[in-house]
Amino acid sequence: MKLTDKKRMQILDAAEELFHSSGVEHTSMDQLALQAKVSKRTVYNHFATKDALFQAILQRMFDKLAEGGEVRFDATQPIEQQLRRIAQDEVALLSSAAFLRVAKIAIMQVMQRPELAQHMNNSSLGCKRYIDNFLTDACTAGVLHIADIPFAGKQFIYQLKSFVFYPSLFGLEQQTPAQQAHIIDEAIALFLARYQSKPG
Amino acid sequence: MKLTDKKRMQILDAAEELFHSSGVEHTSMDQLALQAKVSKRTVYNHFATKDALFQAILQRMFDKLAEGGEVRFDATQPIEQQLRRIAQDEVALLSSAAFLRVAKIAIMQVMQRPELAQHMNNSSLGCKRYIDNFLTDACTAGVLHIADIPFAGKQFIYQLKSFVFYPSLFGLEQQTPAQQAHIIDEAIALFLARYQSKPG
DNA sequence: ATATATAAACTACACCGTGCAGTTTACATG
DNA sequence: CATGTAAACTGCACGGTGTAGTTTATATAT
Repeated sequence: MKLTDKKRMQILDAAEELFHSSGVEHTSMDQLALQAKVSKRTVYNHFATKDALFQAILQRMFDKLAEGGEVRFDATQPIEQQLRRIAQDEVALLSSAAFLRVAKIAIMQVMQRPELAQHMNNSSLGCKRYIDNFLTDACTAGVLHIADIPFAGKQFIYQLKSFVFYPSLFGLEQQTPAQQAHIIDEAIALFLARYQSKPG
Repeated sequence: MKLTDKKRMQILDAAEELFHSSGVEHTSMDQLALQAKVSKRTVYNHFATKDALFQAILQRMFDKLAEGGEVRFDATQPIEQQLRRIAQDEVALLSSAAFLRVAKIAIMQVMQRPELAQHMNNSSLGCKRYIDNFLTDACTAGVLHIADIPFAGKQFIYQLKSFVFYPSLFGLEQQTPAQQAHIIDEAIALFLARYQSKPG
C-alpha cells in the first residue's frame, strides 16, 4: 500500500474515533492530526476542509454498514423463527459499535442543521430494506394477516430500536445479550399476537 | 412588573428560541443579547455563565411541562377507552412544541456531553409517571394479564414515541391528527392483542 | 528526482467573560 | 410635584483562549 493511502486511512480512523467520542465540533484539527500520527498539513492535503472530512467519514461509515444479508420469507419454516432471525440481525446492527458511531455523529449533525435531515434519511439500512417484502410474502402465504404492511413493519422495527438503540445512543444503558434476547422474544410475541393468522 | 424581571424573561425567551434553533454550542452570547434586546452585560448580570443560563432554561422548560393529569384505572370503564385516553394525553405531550423544544435542547447537550445523561433522565414526564400503577391495577382487576409490567408499559409508550416523537425530533415528518389517531388505535390494538385477558 | 510528509510558526477570526463610564428606571422623601 | 438615590441597564473595548486553515523550510519515501 502506498504511503499516501496509509496516511489517508490513519486520518479517517482518527476522525471516526474523535468525532464519535468528542463530537465534530469539539474535535480540533490539531488534535485530529496528533491522533492520526500525521502532520496537520497532511490532513489538509487529503481533505480541503473539516466539513469535507466529515462528509467522507459519514460516507465511509455508511458503506461499512451497507453490507448485511437479507432474510426472505420461507413458507416451510415457522414464522416465529424467521422473525427471530430478522430481529437478531437487526439488534446486532443496532447495538454494534460501528452503527452507534455513525448514528450518533449523523444525528447530532441533523439536529444542529435540520436542512440536512432528508438527505440523511434516504439511505436504508438493516432489515428496513426487505421487511416489507418479507411481510407481504408472509401475508400472501396466509401466515400473517396485516392490513397496513409498512405500518406493521415499523411497529416491529420500532420495538427493537426503542429498547436497544435509543438507550445506547443517549448513553443510558447497554443491554446484556440475555436482555436482548428477552426484548426480541417480547417484540415477536407482541407482533404475532396481533398479526398471526389464527387457525379456523 | 419590574424592569429586571422583564429583562430576565427576554433573556430566557431568546435563549429558548436560539438554543432550540441553533443548539447551545452554536449560540453566541452576543447573538443572544441581540435577540433578547438586552446588553450582553445584562445577560451576565442575570446569569454568571452560559452554562448557568442553559441550566435555567432547562429548569424553566421542565417546570412548564410538569403539569398534566394522571389517569387512574377504573374497573367500570372499558380498558380500551382508558388506554386511548392515556395515549391521547401522551401523544399531545410528545408532539407539543414545548416538549419538542426541551427535548431537542436536552438531547443535543446529552449527546455532546454524555456525562450529563443520568442527571437528565431522572425527571419523569407524562404517562411514564403513572402507567405502572395503572397496569398493575388493571391486572389485579383481571382485565389484563402481564408478566412484566414495567416492560409492557415501555412497549406501549415506545410505540407512541417511535411514531410521533422521534420523527418530529429529527425533523422528518409531522403527523396530522388523523394519522395520530391511527397510530394510537394501532398501538392499543397491538397491546391488547398481547395482554388483554381472554374470556374463558 | 520528484512527489509527498513533517514541524512549527503564523494569520484571521470567533467567542466567553470582564471592567467601566455613563444613562435609565423605580421609587422614596422633602 | 420636584428632587435624590440606589439598583439596574447600556455600549464598548479588551484580555484570554481556541480553532480553521496557511506558509515556509526541511526531511523522507518511491
